[in-house]
Amino acid sequence: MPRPRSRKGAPGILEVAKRAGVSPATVSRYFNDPDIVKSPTRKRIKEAAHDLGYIRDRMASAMHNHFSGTIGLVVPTIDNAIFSELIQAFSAKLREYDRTMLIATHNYNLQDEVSIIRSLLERRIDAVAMIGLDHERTPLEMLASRGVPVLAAWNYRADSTISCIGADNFKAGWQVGNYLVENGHKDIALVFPPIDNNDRAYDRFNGALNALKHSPSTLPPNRNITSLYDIGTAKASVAELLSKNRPTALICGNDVIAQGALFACQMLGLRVPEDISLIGIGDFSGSAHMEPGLTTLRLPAKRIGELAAEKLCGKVNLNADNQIERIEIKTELIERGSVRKLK
Amino acid sequence: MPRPRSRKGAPGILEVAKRAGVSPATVSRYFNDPDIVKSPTRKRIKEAAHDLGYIRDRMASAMHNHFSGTIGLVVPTIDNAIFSELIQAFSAKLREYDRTMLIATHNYNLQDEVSIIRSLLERRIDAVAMIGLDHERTPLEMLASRGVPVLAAWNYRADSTISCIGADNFKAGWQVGNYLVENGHKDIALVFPPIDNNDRAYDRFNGALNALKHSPSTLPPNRNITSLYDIGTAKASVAELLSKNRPTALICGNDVIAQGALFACQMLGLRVPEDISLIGIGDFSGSAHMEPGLTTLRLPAKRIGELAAEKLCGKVNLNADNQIERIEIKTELIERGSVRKLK
DNA sequence: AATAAAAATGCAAACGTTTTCATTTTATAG
DNA sequence: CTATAAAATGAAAACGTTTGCATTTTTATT
Repeated sequence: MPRPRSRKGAPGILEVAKRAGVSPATVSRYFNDPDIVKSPTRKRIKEAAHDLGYIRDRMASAMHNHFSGTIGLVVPTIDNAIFSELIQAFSAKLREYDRTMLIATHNYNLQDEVSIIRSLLERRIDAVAMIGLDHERTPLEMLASRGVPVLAAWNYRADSTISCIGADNFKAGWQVGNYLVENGHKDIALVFPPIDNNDRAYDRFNGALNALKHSPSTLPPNRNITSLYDIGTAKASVAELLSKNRPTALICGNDVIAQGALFACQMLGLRVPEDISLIGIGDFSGSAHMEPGLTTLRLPAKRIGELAAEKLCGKVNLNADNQIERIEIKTELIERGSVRKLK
Repeated sequence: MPRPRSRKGAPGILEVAKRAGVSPATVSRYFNDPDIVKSPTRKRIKEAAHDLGYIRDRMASAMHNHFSGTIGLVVPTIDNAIFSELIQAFSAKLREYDRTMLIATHNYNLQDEVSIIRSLLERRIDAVAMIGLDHERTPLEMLASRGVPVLAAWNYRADSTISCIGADNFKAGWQVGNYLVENGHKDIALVFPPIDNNDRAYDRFNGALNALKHSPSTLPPNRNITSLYDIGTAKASVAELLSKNRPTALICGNDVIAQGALFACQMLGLRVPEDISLIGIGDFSGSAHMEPGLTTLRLPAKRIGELAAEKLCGKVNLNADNQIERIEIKTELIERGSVRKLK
């Protein structure tokens, strides 16, 4: 196994220094804080670096100051409208701060988080954002012991044990449930993903139940449908339910499920909202433009992503102030055409 | 500006060595190639590392062998079903190789690529995959001069100047166009995004034109519709076209556009495929489950992402063999319910 | 059992920066 | 114009690993 040395003598700080006729120290200073080097020197270094095509080595510099300029993001999955808007916003905001994003997914497999966090830590991330509030103890401890700031994005809880920024998902569930109740719906089914490994879904589910004045035990099994966050399975589960018997409305765990539900209705020849009402959570791209437009609860994913990035970039330089910060992002119920007003 | 030292004496290789009663060199060897250290020693090191909660510092090690274990991915945008499947697959496969993904987006702004590539290079990525074949010269040169393998994913061209893996988008466009022609359609409109900064769309567009025996000049303006890759604008553009006059079929630049088109039809009360036929490209998640199911050309995004990751992980260890490798991924026309057979 | 060859380990010099401390240059004041 | 303070620069020691070379231990061979 011959060890290849790929870097064909790419110029380093020393070459730049030599060409500019200054010491390496000065070149380093120029890149980290240009103002402390005199204007003419600055210019010479700038030219030398440009001529040589110099690119700094953040890894070498990270050895000293322990900042890599890289921020981690851990999401259940990228391949899902749910998070892609957040990821995009997070990434774009990071770039404004001259940081880059190291991203990893665990497919709703929380145990994977320890190997993921280890892997990110090996790359010396400056901070990390994770989706949701439920996490294993180990990865959290690994991060804490190294003083790496953590932020839970997406879900908000007033009693969270780590900093968080997101919407109150219990409230969110309650809001959509209540909206249906207020509009006169009495026979309502819930279509949710498995809620054990998913604090967001768990909170929403319980919020909705609360608005319907139900408890898990009083909810009839045929009003409690399970579906993955996936249009196909949602369509299938909902079609199965509706072909048997029909509630007046469906609360969908998120918009993906709601979209699947809408297609199920179309497939069965049911009119929305005349024959059945549908409400989602999330307001993903596309929901607005379906026919009928999907009534849903807007979770400002972009805002959450941007704010998370900003917070994290800020925290990195703060001295490990272990204060927990919680930011609740407001949701907004968007009335479109998929819910019928019964009164 | 007080400089914080976040790393509260996290244990290094030296601490592990001391605790295991061996030299640092041996510990290093243990982590890089466990087999060359004797079994009992191996065990002692393993325990010591575990007890101390040691996490290797890839940055320090990257200073020697110049491999960071990080692979770059440059995409136009994450927030789009188009690429999220590819990104997900790429990322998952990378994790199998114990690599992580540094991802950056440029929003179809090719000029941004130079600052993106610089940023990735500063983090010493081992290799990089970029969407599409069109790129500025500068970033390509920066990569080449540092011997960083590049791979263009998504689009395939037999004459590409860099390695590529993807579908032949000209063929793809031709296939959907030809399918419509073979089914007796004569009055066909094209709905595509701007094709100047987007080689995939450019190729598809020209392929479709070719199948229709049209040239850009013989295609009537009202059969050449522009729309972004966005359900809302697609719906609007298509609705505008259809409210005036009606071709028998629409070729959509990708499935997102096709989805928007379907909603436009539903909004206008047009039946698909009875009143108008729709065909997409991509087969994104969801397309299969719409009503009617979208007839489209399947581009195996997952396969492309996985293969790209594998190729790149492989290449990293290869000596800069500057051979261009091109892999064409086969597409597949999926007949669902959105195209009417006129003959 | 002695020797040669192979395997395992240790020592110390890298890797490309940053940073402390010391030194030189420049600006400010008397 | 000197004395002093401030600003700019340089020299060299870090940072946490890896690796070539030297040394010790083990294994295989006779």
